Amino acid sequence: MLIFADELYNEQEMTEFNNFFKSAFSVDNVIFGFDEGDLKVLLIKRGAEPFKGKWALPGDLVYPNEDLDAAAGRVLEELTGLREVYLEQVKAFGAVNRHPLGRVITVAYYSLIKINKYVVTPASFAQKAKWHSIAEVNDLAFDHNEILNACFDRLKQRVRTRPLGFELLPPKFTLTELQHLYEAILETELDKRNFRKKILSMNLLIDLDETQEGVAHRPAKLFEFDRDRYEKLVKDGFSFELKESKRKLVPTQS
Amino acid sequence: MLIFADELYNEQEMTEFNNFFKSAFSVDNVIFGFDEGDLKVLLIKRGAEPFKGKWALPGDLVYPNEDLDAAAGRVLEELTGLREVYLEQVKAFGAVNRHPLGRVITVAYYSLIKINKYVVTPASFAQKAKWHSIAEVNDLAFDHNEILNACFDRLKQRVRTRPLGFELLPPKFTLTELQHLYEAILETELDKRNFRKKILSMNLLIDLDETQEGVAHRPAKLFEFDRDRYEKLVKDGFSFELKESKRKLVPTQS
DNA sequence: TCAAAAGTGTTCTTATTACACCCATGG
DNA sequence: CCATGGGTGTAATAAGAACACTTTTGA
Repeated sequence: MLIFADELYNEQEMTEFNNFFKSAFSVDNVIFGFDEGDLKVLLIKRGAEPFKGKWALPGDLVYPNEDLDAAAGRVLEELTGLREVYLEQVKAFGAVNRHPLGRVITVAYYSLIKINKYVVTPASFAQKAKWHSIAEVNDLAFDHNEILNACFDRLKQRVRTRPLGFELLPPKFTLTELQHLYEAILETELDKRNFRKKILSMNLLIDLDETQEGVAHRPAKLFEFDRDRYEKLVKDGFSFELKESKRKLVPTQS
Repeated sequence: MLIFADELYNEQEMTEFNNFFKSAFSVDNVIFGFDEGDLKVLLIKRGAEPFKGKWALPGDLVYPNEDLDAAAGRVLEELTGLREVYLEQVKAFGAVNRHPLGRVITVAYYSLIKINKYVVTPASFAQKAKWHSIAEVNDLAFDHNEILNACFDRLKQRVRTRPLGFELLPPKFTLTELQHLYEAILETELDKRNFRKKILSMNLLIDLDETQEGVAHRPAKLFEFDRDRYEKLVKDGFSFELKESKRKLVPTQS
């Protein structure tokens, strides 16, 4: 059963809690998804004080016999039903006053899921969990904005040097979908021809010889990410690299 | 007074300790220095069980009213007397059994210091703290090898996109010293001419019109890092970038 | 005069950028 | 037949890699 990490700390429970903890640690999970050309985050509406009614990152206290990574995986699984998804720790947040009711250090993770696989959440959460476009997230509970930003920054960085994007797409995708994904994550626009040239030159996509159906325009070809080949290439020293097109700004000599 | 984080947990103290903590958190600090062309880490020899006599990273429990970052800064200052040095959090380590005597989650930091500024440690540590060449570090206490590796990896990554190297050098340095620093961190060899061309083209070094003295060869020019200029350039969108010379390995078509 | 490290340019190759038109489909 | 997004190539520029000899000093 998932406990909302920060909800344990309402006033009644706090005194009792103090007998066991001078401090506690939790995990918070930034769950990313991609849909309709938009990067999204799964948030939970808080049902208790503090920050009652505010949106927050899903999280929980870490159980005494649970590894940190396992706790993050559990939070994800209990909320989405998904296992074996990409999950990465970003960093710990430990300001003294980050939690109004006690000393709680939290460790931030992000995960990447295929949003269409995300089955309706169990009844208890059905009304509480909701996808938010990353651009439209505002004032979250606790220091969760800061945590979200740190995770988003990490994702931006990672996606340029590892083929993580594919974790967010369905198994079969078009090149335009892939490009839009990168544009959403990197918050930039990419040149269509240059993007295709570059990504295809890596030989990491399998052309499925299938096309989209039922679209009101020329149907696009479908591709699949070739994970085996990627792993083989990495062993031989290959490095995935997809740069953000950097604005040219020639620094003038002093 | 610095407490060695993990030493608090000897058997006598553990029972009493349990009354207050089900769990505890600590910080561990990988303190990097650069000397004699070698990247070094400052380690402490453990004086108590567990791991008595082994080398370990300096660390401490986080005080109840202390921010995480402040705890890492304190550990550094108590050991070296230095303040206001580069300090960056890397990640949290929270495996259930990482500490043999209890549940302790630790947050890893690294810091970069100018090794010649490192004054002799206070008497209590004088015999315990010692610089180790990074290549010669072996079997450390706890999971400290893993922590060291994570911090070293982070440093490698950072040093390519931010001018952190200068934190490890004295204010005045030669281009060869700078090159050797990069070679030590990136664990690679760099081409002298290409390195100089690249670093000088950034216009971030001030030529001091001074030269080395008393060396048995042609004396090198001394340079200084221009921090103000760097910050100005960053504001205008400049990005420091110094790539590891990547081995060319053309991936053959499937 | 020797040893040791400093300093210096050019050519070749590869990667990145900028850019515009025709194509296939559904409505 | 129109609207919509799919698909394609080339030329110009910039960045990176490879490479060897002369200079200055102290011993």
